[in-house]
Amino acid sequence: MGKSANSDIQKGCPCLARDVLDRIGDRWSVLLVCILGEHEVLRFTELRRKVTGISQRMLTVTLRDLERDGFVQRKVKPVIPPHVEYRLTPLGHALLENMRSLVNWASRHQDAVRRAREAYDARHSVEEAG
Amino acid sequence: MGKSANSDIQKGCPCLARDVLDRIGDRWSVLLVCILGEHEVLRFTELRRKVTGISQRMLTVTLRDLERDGFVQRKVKPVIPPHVEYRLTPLGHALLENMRSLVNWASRHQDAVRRAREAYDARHSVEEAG
DNA sequence: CTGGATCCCACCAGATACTG
DNA sequence: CAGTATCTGGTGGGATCCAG
Repeated sequence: MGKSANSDIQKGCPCLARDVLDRIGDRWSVLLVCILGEHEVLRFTELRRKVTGISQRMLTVTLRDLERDGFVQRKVKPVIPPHVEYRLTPLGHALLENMRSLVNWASRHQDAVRRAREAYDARHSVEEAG
Repeated sequence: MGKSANSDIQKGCPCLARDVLDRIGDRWSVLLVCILGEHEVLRFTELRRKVTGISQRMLTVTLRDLERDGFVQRKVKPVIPPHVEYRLTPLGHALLENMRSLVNWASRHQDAVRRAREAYDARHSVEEAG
């Protein structure tokens, strides 16, 4: 199941724990965890409305992945019409905390990155024109 | 240039700074930053040897992205044969520090994730068989 | 030695249609 | 309401060949 070719690649870092890092690199996972962190409990359609732009499929898939990894708890109430609740697990909250500090750091530095890019692009459009 | 549809998506988190998060989600970027963090300065072929499994193309591309974002400095010595040095910038070192703490956290919790997955898979192979 | 340029495939996100 | 099933276009990334 999946791509588990991470065992021999980690020569540089002690352990990369791709399982977890992939979630953090995934746009929808980050969004969902953030939003679930703000609301304690949400239903499928509520999530769909809050995460602007996500497709129904990606919501399902991402939610399932997060559940599988133990970050999100999915509770089904067997009624008609169906009623399903999603909330963060304790592990999910821990992830959120860590994500937050990272996201904060990232946004504090995104200006530097933006400037670096402009400089780079400028440099390279010069050599292109020259 | 590129995909900049991140402006309206950040309703949940104050700011997602995808520019930076994408690097952390990218396997090769993480590896390169880690390795460059250990060696101060490395040449193209040295990097290629150290990052087991990377293709020549991905090394070039990833290096270029890291340079463009201001995390890596590329210094060319105009000699024959070409001699190119790569090293982390101060911003790159900052990224490394932050990445490290995240990677450490991730690896401390990857067992929990692994167990969650096994539990999930067990649950779902049951319903499948039942 | 350090890449640039191409070809090409495998995989994934997005849209659509259908179901309990 | 909360999904599943299916099709498809775009793209990330490996392999390969070429060049300064």
